[in-house]
Amino acid sequence: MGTPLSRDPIAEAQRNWEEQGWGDLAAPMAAITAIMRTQQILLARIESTLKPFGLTFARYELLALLNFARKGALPMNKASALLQVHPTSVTNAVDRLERAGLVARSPHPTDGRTTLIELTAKGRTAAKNAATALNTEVFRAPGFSPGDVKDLIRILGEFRRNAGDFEE
Amino acid sequence: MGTPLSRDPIAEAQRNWEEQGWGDLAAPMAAITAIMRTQQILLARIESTLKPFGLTFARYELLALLNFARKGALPMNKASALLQVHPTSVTNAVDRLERAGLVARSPHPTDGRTTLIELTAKGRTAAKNAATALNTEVFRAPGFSPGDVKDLIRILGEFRRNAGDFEE
DNA sequence: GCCTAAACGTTGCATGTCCTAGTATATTCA
DNA sequence: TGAATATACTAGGACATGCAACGTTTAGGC
Repeated sequence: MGTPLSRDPIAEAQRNWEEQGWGDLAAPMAAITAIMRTQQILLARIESTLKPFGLTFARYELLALLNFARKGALPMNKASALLQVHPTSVTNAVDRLERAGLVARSPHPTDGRTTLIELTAKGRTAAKNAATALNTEVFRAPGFSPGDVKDLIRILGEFRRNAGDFEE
Repeated sequence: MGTPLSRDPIAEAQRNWEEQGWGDLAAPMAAITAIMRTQQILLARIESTLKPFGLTFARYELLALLNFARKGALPMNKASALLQVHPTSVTNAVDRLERAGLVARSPHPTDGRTTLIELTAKGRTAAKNAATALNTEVFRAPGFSPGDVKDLIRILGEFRRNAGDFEE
């Protein structure tokens, strides 16, 4: 997206914020901005790894979720809850995965409102291959030291719990 | 988007990964997934704070950048580089901000290729008001302890530098 | 049993992001 | 000087996300 900047734009913004008189809020602002940017970088790496498989991150996440489900099938609303995305996003992903022959929709046996999503054989293979690619190309050299990984899991885990993602 | 889950879905995925035989990659996977989810939560908070101002995060970022620029004006490509987004994203944001009367395009005095984006008086007011709202509603209680904020800034700063965002 | 309220999935709309291609202008170099 | 190359911005398309509204189906209160 461009050549490296000579200085960290987020650190610069933090200094600006402090000069503006928002001293104690400059650090949280910088941390949050850094999270946004880091997500952007990681997403780009993931998408580029998945591209050869004809998958996007959203679709891969759904495949991976189904792959771990005991029966390889889940109701739409369950997938929405576990992936923490809007139901319309799941509808969108399932539409495309179904068109690619990786998942199939089927009616729920007892509840007429819900739709089950099921992995096809082709979908299961794609899920495994994509997972292997992500492991070797992204997670093996994540750009964080093992100690930092541990810190991130703790810090972000607490954040997500406080934000109401889960209880424990 | 739903009620809290009984268990942390990311911790669960990490356990699944370990059972699958990807032991040492499970932690980086969990950390990266947690960053994705944290970004999603923070973005939702920010968007909801900016909504009353008729702004999105992308447009706010551009306003804030212009507000800190010495002359309140920047070339498009400079904005693209500093915000680390694709040039077409800047075009999109400027289109909408211009329609709302918050910024104005003007030709570069010497280089006929480049377009300058300039903050209008209305735009400067909007930038200040939106910044105040973000400070009080998001950054004042970010959901991270001061110590964790410090760790995040360091960890993510190193990551971004290694990823080629900036040199130093 | 019936009728209202709630849940589920889908569609339409708005937004943002990136990619590819195209047009216009600058710069480089033979 | 003139052609080839590089740069800046824009147009159109693919994709993901969320909100609001809708039709269908189920559940609860009377």
